[in-house]
Amino acid sequence: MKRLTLKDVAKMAGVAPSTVSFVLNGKGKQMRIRDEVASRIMQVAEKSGYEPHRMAVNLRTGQSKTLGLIVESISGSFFASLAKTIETEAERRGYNVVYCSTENNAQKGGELIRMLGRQMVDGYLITPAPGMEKEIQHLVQQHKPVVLMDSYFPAIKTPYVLINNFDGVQQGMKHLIGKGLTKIGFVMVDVKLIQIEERLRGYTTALKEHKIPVKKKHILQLQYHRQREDSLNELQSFIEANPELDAIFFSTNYLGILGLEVIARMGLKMPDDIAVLCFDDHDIFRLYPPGISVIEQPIEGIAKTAIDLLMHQLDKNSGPMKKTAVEIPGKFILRGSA
Amino acid sequence: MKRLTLKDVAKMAGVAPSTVSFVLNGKGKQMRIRDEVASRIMQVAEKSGYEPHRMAVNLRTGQSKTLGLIVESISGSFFASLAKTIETEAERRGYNVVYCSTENNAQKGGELIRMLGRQMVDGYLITPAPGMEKEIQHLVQQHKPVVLMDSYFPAIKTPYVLINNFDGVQQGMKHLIGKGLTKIGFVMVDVKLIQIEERLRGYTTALKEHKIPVKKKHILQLQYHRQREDSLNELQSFIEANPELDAIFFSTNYLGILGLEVIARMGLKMPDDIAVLCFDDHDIFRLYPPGISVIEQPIEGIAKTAIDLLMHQLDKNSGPMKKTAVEIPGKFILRGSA
DNA sequence: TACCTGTGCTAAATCGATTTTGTTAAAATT
DNA sequence: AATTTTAACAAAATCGATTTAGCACAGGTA
Repeated sequence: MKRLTLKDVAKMAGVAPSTVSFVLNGKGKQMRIRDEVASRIMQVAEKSGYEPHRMAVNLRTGQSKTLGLIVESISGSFFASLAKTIETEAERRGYNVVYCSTENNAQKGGELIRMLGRQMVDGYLITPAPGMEKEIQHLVQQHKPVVLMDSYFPAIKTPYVLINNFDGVQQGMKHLIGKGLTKIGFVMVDVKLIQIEERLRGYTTALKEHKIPVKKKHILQLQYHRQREDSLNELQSFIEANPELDAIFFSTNYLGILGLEVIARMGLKMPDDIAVLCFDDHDIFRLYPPGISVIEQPIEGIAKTAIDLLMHQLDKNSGPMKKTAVEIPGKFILRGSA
Repeated sequence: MKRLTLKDVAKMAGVAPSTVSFVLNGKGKQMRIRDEVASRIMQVAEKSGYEPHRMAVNLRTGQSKTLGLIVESISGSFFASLAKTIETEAERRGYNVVYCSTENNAQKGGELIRMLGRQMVDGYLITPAPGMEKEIQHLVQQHKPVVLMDSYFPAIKTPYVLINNFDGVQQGMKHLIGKGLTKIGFVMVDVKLIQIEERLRGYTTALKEHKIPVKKKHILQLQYHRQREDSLNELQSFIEANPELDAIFFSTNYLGILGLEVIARMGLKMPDDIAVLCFDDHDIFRLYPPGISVIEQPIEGIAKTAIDLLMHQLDKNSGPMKKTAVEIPGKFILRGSA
């Protein structure tokens, strides 16, 4: 029971292999194959269940019809939703996706990109981590199609799509301030990523706009790579050192989860002892009493836009980009914690 | 800046392409290539950074060096851990992995398998869902390498690996009974899957062994496809209808999470009002106060064993399987809820 | 009549590897 | 000295498609 090849189909239809190829690839008209012959070929191909050999096509055309998706962590709901949407969108367009996670391993990013290169992906979808800038730059210089998601490097000229971080934080801050809360803490990580900076800018701007003084000691910058326990302790010290705080804004869901643990440990009650707001939703936040209010990322929108941008690059005959930088607004979800 | 081909390397080394191929594939000795020439070729290949063209290799050898991993849901921590381990293990062996999720779509399973077939994966790792039996049977009959994980179909003769469900539940039940709890409820879904039945058997057996009567009304079978809200209500009715219950055993983490929500809604306190135990861990269970005790799946062990079993099938020259059915014990993790 | 121009397809080159078969010179054997 | 073996590699076939170039024939034109 061997594989059915194009040659077999040709023999069955009584024509040359090239003719079959033309017809099956929709170039029948262009190659002046008679409709009669064309439809015969189609029928034969259909009922014999012929499927072209992927590898052969790839080898000949030089296109693998595969996209590489590189994310920080393959766990995590952000990736899950992202992957789901991207996979279905890609499939709709005849592409499939290979996933890779850097797993917060700074120098693993580069390896991954090279590995994908070896596997000849046609394009890259990347959520950039701090250590990957050089490798990404390299790809872009080689004119490989690349779209960044969730963050970007100002120095790299390639399309990106992400949530409007500034606006998202603003939405949340306005809610807090609207409830009369003014002593608002902000917890962030110390990595130099544009989205983190934007979130901080959202925080300070919102305060300033409402004439609330920005106090440095209300901003906690946790180190990125730390023992979980160390981070918890630092967070607890921060809250204890600022007993006047009536709300805390966590700038990532990872931080928010740490926050929940500390708040539980300290026996504080949300939202009365302290209101909590978090950037980026998480399964836990829906469930954890009294429900954690969040800024939800428009993941589906990000994924769809990213694929669009990537496909645009893959289409050689499509004009230049109109928009190369897309920001999609996030959605404020009110739950019990703020 | 074109791709470096084997021919280029050959030219640079002053030999024929075939010679290069032999050397790079470790067949130099066998083909009696002089060490001198071989090492020259190696050097050239090394410093020119030559990488063989995957598709060309695949076409020629007929092996895609790709495994297909089919899971129920690409979200979910089970998949996340599974995928991570499988990917690294596969990579270690020179394989890469494409993922697919059936997303609880009964008839999507078949399509997926066909889709992977088209892409010519060398082998399949599958967590079987109810609707996929026929397609899997088909694969096995075609002598495609297949390993099932997490569950299996008794009728299909292909290796599988999963947690020892019976024993896992027993561990949990013994703990509950050891604490003097005897009115223990059991919540399950009504799908006919072997692992669910095994868990139920663990429950009833544990009760019988301790001379505790098994009451039908203490067992709730939720319908698989239901609106989330409906399931919540049914669960709540179940608890209200059995106020004597002092513990509930949830047979999957999805059910456990629903349980948490209902218990919170009803204002019950764990573990005093009701003790809770769940099969299969989840991020939330670590965090959710007071911590939910669980039977943890040995996911890493499952993944590693599965890959081993699959690789064994892929090795044509390896003897027949010794063990084709593997059960790995789960681990009881005590937290605050029971 | 000799010369184009389309039509409708087929033959052959190509992609980049692997693998089988050939080739040549030196060494070994008869 | 003639023949066989062996070492050491080169040449060519192959995997299964796509694509370019080519070929035969009918009809139209100079």
